[in-house]
Amino acid sequence: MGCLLVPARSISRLVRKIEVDAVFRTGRKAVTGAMVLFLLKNNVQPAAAVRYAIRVPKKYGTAVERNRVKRIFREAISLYGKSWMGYDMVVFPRPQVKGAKMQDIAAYLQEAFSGVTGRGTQERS
RNA sequence: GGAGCGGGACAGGUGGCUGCUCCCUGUUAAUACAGGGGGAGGAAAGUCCGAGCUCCGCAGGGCAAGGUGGUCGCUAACGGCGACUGGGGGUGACCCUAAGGAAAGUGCCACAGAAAAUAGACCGCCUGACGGUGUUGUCAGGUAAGGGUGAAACGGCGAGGUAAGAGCUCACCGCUCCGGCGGUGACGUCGGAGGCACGGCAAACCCCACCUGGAGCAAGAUCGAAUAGGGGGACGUAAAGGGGAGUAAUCCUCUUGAUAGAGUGGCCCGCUCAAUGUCCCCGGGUCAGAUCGCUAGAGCCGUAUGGCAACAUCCGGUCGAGAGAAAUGGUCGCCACUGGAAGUUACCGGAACAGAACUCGGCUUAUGGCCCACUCCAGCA
RNA sequence: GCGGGAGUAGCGCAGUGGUAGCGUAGGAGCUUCCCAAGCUCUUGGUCGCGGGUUCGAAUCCCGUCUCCCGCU
Repeated sequence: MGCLLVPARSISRLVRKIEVDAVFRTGRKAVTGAMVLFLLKNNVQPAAAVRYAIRVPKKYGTAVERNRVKRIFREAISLYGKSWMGYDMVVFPRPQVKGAKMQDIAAYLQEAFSGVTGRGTQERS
């Protein structure tokens, strides 16, 4: 990277375990009925990028249900993710969101996101 | 109509808009973009078996360990499948069956009961002797028919026979042995003889027959960057010994003693290794590096032939996912199915089990409605 | 992907073919001025579930479910 003419994708996955753990340790946390959300300001190039990871524990349900919830969250982030650029996020869906539609999930995400950013800027250590 | 039994195919369809991944074509230095095409299952699941493939290795002979167990076939193979036999269950369609050996040996059979396996005799029955004279007691002997216990009692039932009884004798049944016939065979059937001997458990140890080298695609192969191309120690030709059974592992016993090179992933024989060896300790073991393996295969569909069938063969057609923290989606309509519901419309819902990870053959489990054949019961004609 | 283990009373465990037990917890009583401790009595079980072998299964065999652990 480093070539300014080539914009990286504005929405990408958080893949590396170190980066996910960094969001865990130092990010801010929001708990709603639908999910647990961790947020951390990133400093990747370009500045307006969002990176995300979705973690679904095995206790959530069968492989079909886990795949399903990941797809719906991924779709919601790719459609509405431009409104929370500049953050790394890690999402834990909770079992209450089984059967929800994509629009509901997007609304839940927006609610959780504003719950974090509206509450001040103190970082956890 | 109800209940049941066996089998088969399927796994909602279709159209906008918009994503993901792989392949092909075109433009392009590359990134990228455009067009076209493919994109979960009958169980993808559990990982219970069997194979292919790969590496380690050499697998040769045995011991041990594990598995399988009616017969004949099918299959690459199997603990799978088909047909048949024996046994069991069901009124029936049909279903279940680890179904070799108990006279090779060892072990177990609680409680109850006299006795639980070289038979034996509690209550009884019968005969004789003695005491007593009504009813019986003791001793000696003969019995195993009857009683009672138990899951199971040393053939069953009936008749003859007898003091009472008894395969003691006879008929039938069972059992064992012999022979004939049918069948490739398991086995069936017929005849004769014996005169009852041989209780059950082998999903108890075991015996017999057959099978099994180990690990697994995170196998393994190639390439790159970075780092290191290391340090220390042990082993040094092979080693416990004697006696008995055995080729040996192994078992029994005595003594010394604290060790015996490594591999053959339990052990022995055998085999391989002479330092560029083997083992141990410290250090290192990172970039979730890239590519291949990676999907055309014991493949699928159709016809014909052989076979009761499983299946096999000929011919023709066909290509149907290949990701990498892991794609195969999201959303909005319409039409079918179905519930609220009792009639149409409108409205609100529901729509099973479940997600590929090297690939096949099975088994098992989960699960939705549909179709076909058959059985039993009830009603009507 | 591969391998191992467990499931028995509310809890922790024993029981390897023959009436399912121990500790603790619960209940009642004794003791004490009262409590604790102690003593006596007592309640409580589909032995995870479904089949099979056996006269008889928590135990043996097969299938299945849940939980835990290890290797790479």
